[in-house]
Amino acid sequence: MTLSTRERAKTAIAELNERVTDARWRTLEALFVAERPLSHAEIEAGLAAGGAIDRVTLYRVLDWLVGRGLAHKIEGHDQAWRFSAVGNDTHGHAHFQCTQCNKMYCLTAIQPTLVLALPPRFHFEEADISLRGTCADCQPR
Amino acid sequence: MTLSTRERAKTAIAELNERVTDARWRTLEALFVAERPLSHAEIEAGLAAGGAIDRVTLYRVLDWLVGRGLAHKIEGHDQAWRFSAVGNDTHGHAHFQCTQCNKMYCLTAIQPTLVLALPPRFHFEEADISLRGTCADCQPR
DNA sequence: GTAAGGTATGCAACAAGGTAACACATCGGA
DNA sequence: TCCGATGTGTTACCTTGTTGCATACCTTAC
Ligand SMILES: [Mn+2]
Ligand SMILES: [Mn+2]
Ligand SMILES: [Zn+2]
Ligand SMILES: [Zn+2]
Repeated sequence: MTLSTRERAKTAIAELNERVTDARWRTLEALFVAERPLSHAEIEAGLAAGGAIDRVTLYRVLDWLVGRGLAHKIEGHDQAWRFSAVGNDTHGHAHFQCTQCNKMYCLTAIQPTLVLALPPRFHFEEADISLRGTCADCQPR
Repeated sequence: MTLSTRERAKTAIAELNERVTDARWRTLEALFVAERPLSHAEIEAGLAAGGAIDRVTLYRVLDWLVGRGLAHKIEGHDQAWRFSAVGNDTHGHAHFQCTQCNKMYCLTAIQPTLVLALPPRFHFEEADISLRGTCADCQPR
């Protein structure tokens, strides 16, 4: 049988032997349900219906989820971070952000490989590939 | 004979038949002199010696330079834009930002080529490749 | 069950980057 | 020299994100 997103969220947290608080599972569920990486503001808006989570708590929960490996944190072109559930969004792909509506999308079709040279004594940690343009929703006609 | 960075800045603006104001040529000169993309704050600090330019004016001038094709605007991992003179920084390369000191560097050695597929009705405009790690200045020992 | 400690939350205040509104200055052409 | 367009300075504001601190909540030990 298949678990609800709610149960998936709760068990994902419980499996880490961490406290399954409302703020945590509700936030994680929001990311499971989302079909694209969401900003703090988008998540807050989405959660508002079932009772708002405090702004600061949400920032803290999001960072906690990232720290626990349950979520990814991706840069947006509008200077706001996006978050996605790790289940939905396995690392290694590029992201696309619409310059009209600012929505972000994962480009999972192709896994790009980068060939780059760093100057001496530079140490690599992470790389991001991000594209901009207009999304399907924002095309004229 | 070779022009001073000051003259280069002034003529670059004049060649566009635009007004060569102090704020403009001083800002552009600051970018010419810089050996890496600078944040608004870094530019402001650099200009302070020769008489401060108003914060808002500097934001406007930077966007103006970008709009005129004289500067590039690059995202930082610290939610602040970086600016570089187009003369110094021809497009098409990746950028590296140090997670310790937040300085940004251009990786001009290799010109990466991306192979990516967009979903239907998405329109591509621009792509960025950005790396993170620690720079030579920030290595232990 | 209760006490005690750690952990999570809420609230207020703050900081930084960036923008909007509007008045004033400056320029360049008629 | 006048006028309209463009550029600048000041203030006030917005958004994103953080810090400090008091309170609430669990969990475990007794
Ligand atoms: Mn993704
Ligand atoms: Mn560059
Ligand atoms: Zn769009
Ligand atoms: Zn560094």
